[in-house]
This record gives sequence, C-alpha cells and structure tokens, in this order.
Amino acid sequence: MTTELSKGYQPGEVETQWYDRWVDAGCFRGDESSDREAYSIVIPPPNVTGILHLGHVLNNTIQDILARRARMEGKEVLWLPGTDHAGIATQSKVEQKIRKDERKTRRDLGREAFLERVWDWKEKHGGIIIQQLKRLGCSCDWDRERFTMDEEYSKWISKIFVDLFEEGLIYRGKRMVNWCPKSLTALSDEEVIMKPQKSKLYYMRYKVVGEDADGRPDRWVEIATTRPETLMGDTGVAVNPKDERYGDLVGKKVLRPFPEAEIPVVADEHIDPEFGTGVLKVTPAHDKADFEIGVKNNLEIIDVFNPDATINEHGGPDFEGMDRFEARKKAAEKLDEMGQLVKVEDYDNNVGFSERADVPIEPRISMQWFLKYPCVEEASAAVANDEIRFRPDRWKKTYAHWMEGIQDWCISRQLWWGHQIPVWYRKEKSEELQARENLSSEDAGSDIHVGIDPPADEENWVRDEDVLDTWFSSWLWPFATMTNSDAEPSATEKKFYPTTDLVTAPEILFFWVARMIMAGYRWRDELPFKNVYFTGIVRDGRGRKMSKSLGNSPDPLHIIDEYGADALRFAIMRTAPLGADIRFEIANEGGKEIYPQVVEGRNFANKLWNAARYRNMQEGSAEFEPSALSIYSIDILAKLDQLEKDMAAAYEDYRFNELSQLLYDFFWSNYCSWFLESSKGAFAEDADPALRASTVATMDLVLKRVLLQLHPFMPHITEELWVNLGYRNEGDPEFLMQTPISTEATLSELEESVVEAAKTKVKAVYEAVSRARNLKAEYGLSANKEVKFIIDPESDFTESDVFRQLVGAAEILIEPGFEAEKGVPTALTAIGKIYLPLEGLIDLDAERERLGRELAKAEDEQKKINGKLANENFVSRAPEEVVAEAKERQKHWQERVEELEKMIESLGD
RNA sequence: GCGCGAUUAGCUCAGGGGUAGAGCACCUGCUUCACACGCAGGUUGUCGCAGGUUCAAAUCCUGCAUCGCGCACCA
Repeated sequence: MTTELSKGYQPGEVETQWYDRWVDAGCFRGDESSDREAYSIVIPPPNVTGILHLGHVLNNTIQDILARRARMEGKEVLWLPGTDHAGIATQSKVEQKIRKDERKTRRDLGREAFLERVWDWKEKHGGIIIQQLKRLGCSCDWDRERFTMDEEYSKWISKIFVDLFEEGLIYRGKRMVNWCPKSLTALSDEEVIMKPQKSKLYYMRYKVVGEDADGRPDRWVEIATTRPETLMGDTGVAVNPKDERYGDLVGKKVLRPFPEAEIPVVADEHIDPEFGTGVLKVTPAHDKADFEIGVKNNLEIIDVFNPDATINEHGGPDFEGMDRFEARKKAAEKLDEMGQLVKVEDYDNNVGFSERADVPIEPRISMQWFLKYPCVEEASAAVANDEIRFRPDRWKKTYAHWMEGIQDWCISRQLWWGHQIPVWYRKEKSEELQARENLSSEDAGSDIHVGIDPPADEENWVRDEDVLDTWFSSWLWPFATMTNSDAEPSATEKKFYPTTDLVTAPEILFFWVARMIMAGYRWRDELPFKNVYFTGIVRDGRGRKMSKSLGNSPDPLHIIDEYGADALRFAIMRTAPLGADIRFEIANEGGKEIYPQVVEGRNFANKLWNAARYRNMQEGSAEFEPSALSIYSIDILAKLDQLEKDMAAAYEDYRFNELSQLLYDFFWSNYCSWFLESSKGAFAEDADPALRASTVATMDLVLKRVLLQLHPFMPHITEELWVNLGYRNEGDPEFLMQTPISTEATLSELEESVVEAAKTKVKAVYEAVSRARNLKAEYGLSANKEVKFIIDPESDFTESDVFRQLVGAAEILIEPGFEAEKGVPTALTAIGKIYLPLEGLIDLDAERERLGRELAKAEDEQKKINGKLANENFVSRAPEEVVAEAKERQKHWQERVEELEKMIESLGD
C-alpha cells in the first residue's frame, strides 16, 4: 500500500509526529532484562539552565546516530539523559533575576528561601534543553532522565565525600586558591582561563634601610611589578642568591612606601635575574609563587583585599573600599608623588580569568576543601594502553600530560546552589574548628561529624556552609545514574555498565572525562566507558568560536523550524570530520541569514522524497530475482554493496562525515542521476514487462537499503518514506530503529564475472553518454533537444535505448563502419565513435577548434605518461601492476591522439 | 617556552605514495511527464614555502612561515 506524496518534502509535521510515536511506543527504552548485547551511552548532561546551541546539535546527533545504529544492529540500547545543576551558572542566573525583579540579593533572602527560589526556577524554566533535544530527534530513554541534584544522586555525593574523607584523600586547609571576586567563590585550576593582556610594568624604588657597604647613606633598590595595588601586602623583597648585583642585600631590610614598614630582603632561586630589575616584591597573600617564598622565609601574610577584590582596611584610608584596578592607578600615582616611581612600560602578560564570570581571578588564601585524586595510576594506564580508546587518539597525549602533573582539586565553593558539604561541627566548638588550619580524617574526633546523614542531635551541630564543585557530582555520572548509593549494582547497571561510547568536547577532558575515569576505578573498579569520541568545536563562517557575546550563534530551533531537524543533522554530520573543528557557514541574503550547509541537507531530504515519489508513480511491485537483472540494475546494486562495505568501515572509525558523504554521493549521483534516468525506458508503455519488473524490484531494494542506512542520520524522513513506500509488512517491527539493518550483499547470488562485465559495460555507456551530451552542449543544442546520433560501435552495441534516453536523442543509428561527412561533430568513446550529424549546420571551423582543444588535452596526458614510462627506473622498479596500468594508459592516449589528428586532418584546411 | 592541529579550486572542506575530488559560487542551456530545494554541460588548482626519502610526494620525513588550540608561565 502506498500513499500519494506531495511534490516537496515538508518536514515540520512529519518530524514531530514521528517523534511522538516513537516515544509513545516506548522504543527508546533500554531494557535491562533483555538478552541482547548491550550498547550504552550516558549523555554529557547539559546545564539545566542551558539552551540548545550548535555544539549540542553536533554532540547529540552523533550520540543519536550511534544509538539508532546500535539498535538496528540488534543491540539493546540505553541512552541515558539528564541535566546538570551547574552551580555557578544557575545560581548567578537566579540571583540576577532576583536582583532585577526585586532589587534583592541572595543574602537578603537567606539561604533557605533563596534555594527554594532556585528550585522554583528550575521547575519552571529548567530543562528547556530537554525539549529541544527531543525536537532534534534524540532517542534518549526519557523515563530515566536524571538530575545531578536528585535525592538519590545527592546521596551518592555525600557517600563519596565520606569515603574519600575517611581514606584521607579529602582534607581541609588554608591554601592559595583561585578566587573569583565576582562570584565570590573559590575555583579549581581548570576553571581559570589564561588570557593575554596589555598591561603595564611599573618600575618603582624602595629605600634600603641603613647604610650599604660603601657607606652611602642613601641606597635604593628598583623593583618591577604589574600589580602596585598589592604593595600594601608586601612583606618582603626577593632576589636570586646568585645575582651579584644584590647579593649583599640579602638579610637587610627595605622600606615599603605605604603603609610605611621595614620588610626583609630574602633570597630565592626562583627569581629570574633577567626579568625586570631582578628584584621581586613578595606579596604572600596575593600570588602563588610569593606565597611559597613567604612560607619558606617566614614572611607575614597580609591580605589587602575584601572578597570582592576591593581594598580592605590594610590599604589604609587612601585605598580602603577602592576597586583593585582603581587602586592600581592610585598606587602608581602615589608612588610618583613620592618620587619612587621610576618608569612605566607597556607589557604583554597573561592573566587568569574566571571561566564563568569572565573577570580576572585573584589568588587568595582561604579555607577550602581539597581532594587528592584517587586511582590516578589505573586511570592513566587505561588510556595509555587503549583499554579506553580516545578518538582522535592525539588526546591521549594531552590526557597523559595532565595526569602526570595532577594537582589536588579544590572542591569547595562558596555558593548556596549545589551539594552542601556533609560535614557538621559541634556547635560550641564550631568557630574554633572551622578556623583550624588543617582538618582531616585524623582530626575528626567526636566534635566533627562527617556522614551521609546529619548527626542525630542535629540542633547541636553547625553544618559547613560550602557546597561542592559541580564537577564533583559530574564525575559519578556514568554509574550514579544507574544505581543508588546504598544499594547493590542495579539490573540496569549490570546490563549497561561500563558504557560503550562517550561523546564529548575536548574542552572538558580534564573537567569531566579524566575525573570520570578515576571515579570509575575508585567506586566501580573498572573503566566507565570503552570509547571516547571527542567532537570538534563549532565555529562560524569566519572561524570564530560561537558565543552569545559575539551573537554569531544561530538558534538551532529556528533552523529546525525552517529546514527540518533531519536537514540540520545531516548538514552538521557532513561537515564534521573526526575531531576537527566545524565551520558552520552563515550567509546573508537580502537581510536574512541562510545556512548553506543546512540548505544542502534540506535539498537532500527533498531529493530523497522525490525519488520515493518517482517510485510510487510506477505501479506494482515485483520479487527481486538476481538472474533477471539488467546491467544497469546490477551496476547500481554493486555500487550499493560497495557503499555498505565502505559504511561499515567508516563506522568502525566513527567517521561520520564520510558516512554522510557516502550516502549523499551514492544516492544523488549514482542512484538518481544515473540509475533512475537510465531506468526510465523500462516504464515506457511498450517496455518489456520483465525489465519493468526487475527495475521496480531494484528500485525497492536500493530504497530500502538506503533508508535503513540513512535512518540514524535522518530519522524522521526515512521513517515517513518507509511507510509511504509500503515497505512495512505485517509482522515487521513498527519502527525503522527496530528494523535490523541488512548486511548481506544484494548480488551475492551472481557470478562475479557477470557483475564485472555489467559494471564495465555500464561504465562505458555512461561515459559515452557524457561525451554525447557534451557534443550537444558544445553545439548549442539544449539538453532536451531531440537529435539524432550515429554510432560506429567498437563491438556489438545493444544499449541504444538507454543511450538515447540518457542523452536525450530522438534516434540512435548503429552503423558499423559509418563514414561521416566532412565536419560532422564526432566523439571517441569506449563504445565506439559517436557522430552528431547536424543537417545544414556543419561548421568546419567550430569542429576544428573543438577537436583542437581535445587534442591538446590528449597530448598533455600523453606527454605525462610518456615521460613516466621513459624513466627506466620507473619501469624496472615500480610494481608490475602499476607499470602495466601506465602502459595501458599510454596506449589509450596514443590512440586518441592519432584518432584526433586524423579527424582534424580530414576537415581539411 | 613545550606540545597538538590546520594550510588543497573564489568559498566551505574531503582525499592521504602511482590519472587532483565534492558541495557551494560562477558561466551556458533547459519549466524534459520525481525533484528549479531540479536537470545537462562548462570554467577554476605551482595541494603554504624550502629541503630530503623514493622509480614516483598533495600524500612520508626535516626545517620554516601563517593561523588556531592545549599546557606551563617572569613579578
């Protein structure tokens, strides 16, 4: 049963209808009780505040392709979805809204009320991205959607915190951390982005206290710094002990200009004598290196900043309350007034910025919780020895490098939205305990409670206010989404863990991938996934990363509405080579943005649609009978078999761009442009019914196979066409993703020699057609102009019907030994000489010129190949086949040149 | 500074020792009874530069240049 199809494909309704049907039928469900081989992916959980961007489209289309393909290969598939609570991002979003709507801060509301508001917001607006993923066609098991702050998931966080604390891997301490003065929280090293900055290098001079060796009363030492505003926190000056200029200064003191104080000169190997003046001002509270020098030399630590990086009371009345950048100018001015500013130079340096808030971070000493990573060795080894395969594998090196230099992870955040640290201090001692410089499992006496549940007499305890880094919940994602923390591994976990593939961006290799591997070994004793596919970054047409601030990121939902999800999916896959960045083109036409790659995708969908329509216009159907096939059918089926082989190989290597390109080329060029056109004669009124039957059977077979292969890429249209073409029989699975993909070659029953002969002949015909069309075009005859061709065949030529059809001729005469009139346009082809007699239109000059151009080309080729064969080394050392092939080519061009010369000669002068 | 990647037609990009490819754009002709979101034909390249290996290099190696990314970082 077939349906009448509209002239053009309209994706809108088709897509949403099919999606609803898939969901209603529950075919995205991963069945843990199934006997089938398991295939699983956990989604990289998007931020709950997130909205879909093209990066998500890329990432999730790949996952969907893998999931659908696996289903069609008969596997039991679980694609587990969910969202991430995204601590800072979500909290700032809600804070902003409250500030705007009510002019209140989170502190005005208080912790509890604020958190209620975040939850409200999450219920209302969170998870938009989930709806958007559905519109893209993602086949996630939505019944299993997880959120990193679900009750059960949160228990996991407490459990692992307790585990690691008891093991001594989690400790609390006063350390130098990256502080974000905007979000008012500590950050991990990974959340800091170095950005090149145009800065100034200030040269200032400090007076040396007391007399120097020469007895001069007035000795000054020059110091270069980029941060004069931290001067008030200087508690020392450091020089390299090997630096002869300053050796005698060590142990003396210099005078800090303001607030005026005597500070010691110390020696430290790390000072580069080449930089600046070779003298470093040491501000232990505001620089990591300075901190270390300070500790070594027992220097005082003076923090001159408030948490928001304004100057605090240590700055003195001139500076207190001032922003750090203002203070920088002010400090320079003040030094200048005092005559202690020597010079200011332009200087390029790198400054760390907060990834989220995009402001320079401050190194700041504060009380934080840290984690020594578990299972580093196992995690390193797993990737090094390919137990976990990275694609592209060059990321292995980056991973190994990071793992080697791994630093303790600052896991506490001074936020409210997140997993609050499961540590309670006994009320009466809480202040003292929280101020303690070091706190680890050994100190966890009866005054500290570290547990999954609060202490029984909770009213007598105070809970640690900090929450955990968002990534501290993400690293459990693969298994915490499957099994509860207090239970034995669930049936789901037993079936689907470790997961098969992880598809993610290389940007979060350290944030997420590396940590998941460690967590996998630590709590599950094995790897969390077997393959990691790193996508590229989606850039705009000019190569810039897409971002909100640049406004160069088109909304995928608009694109889907206009072109269809399938078009977008196909477009982005066709331009996504393994691990390379993707340039998403944006063109402007009459003020409207268009996306050329997506247009191609849409056009391809339309092409498919119409090829199906063409099939439906031919009545009836027929059994596929290999022995009855025309050479054209054999040819297209041979190409189909090759396509499937090539695709299988490309899947092995996750080469999605190649997969989509293979399908595109096969279908558009080989199937539509050549096979379908060649088949048209079979549907003429007087055509042989047997030919017609075998042609219909071939069309059905190709369409079925192509729809199956294409389904993972373009799930909606393929499903629609499968039904409209009547390919679903009684008893068949209800949906394409449940339909096994065929792997058997369509021509396996035919002798290889028969197939080869057909391919050779068809190739010759098609080439001859191209040349004949070219002749027509050269002589200004439009493609639909029905002309007469005369063929002087090489051997028996039986394909004139198809030839006529493809060329667009009224008549083909086969005349062996035909002698053309002088000047008749002629083409030399593998099937013989083709003449285009043009009554009354003979133009000797035109033909002479045309043949001249062809001769020039042929001579060019001949020269190249002659040169090659003239090289004795080539003939004696190259493999035999290569030489034979070259000789073949030489012969071919030789004959052609001779032939063309003769033809030109026959035209006379 | 160290590491990784890219450099191929006007544009976007495939290819990866043996005849330089696709789509778009452009030019010509076509409303041919699946598709103008289409059909047919055509034009376009010192495959970044310089060396090397090889019978043969766009492809492998070395160096350089430019662009991008990651890590480290000197105040």
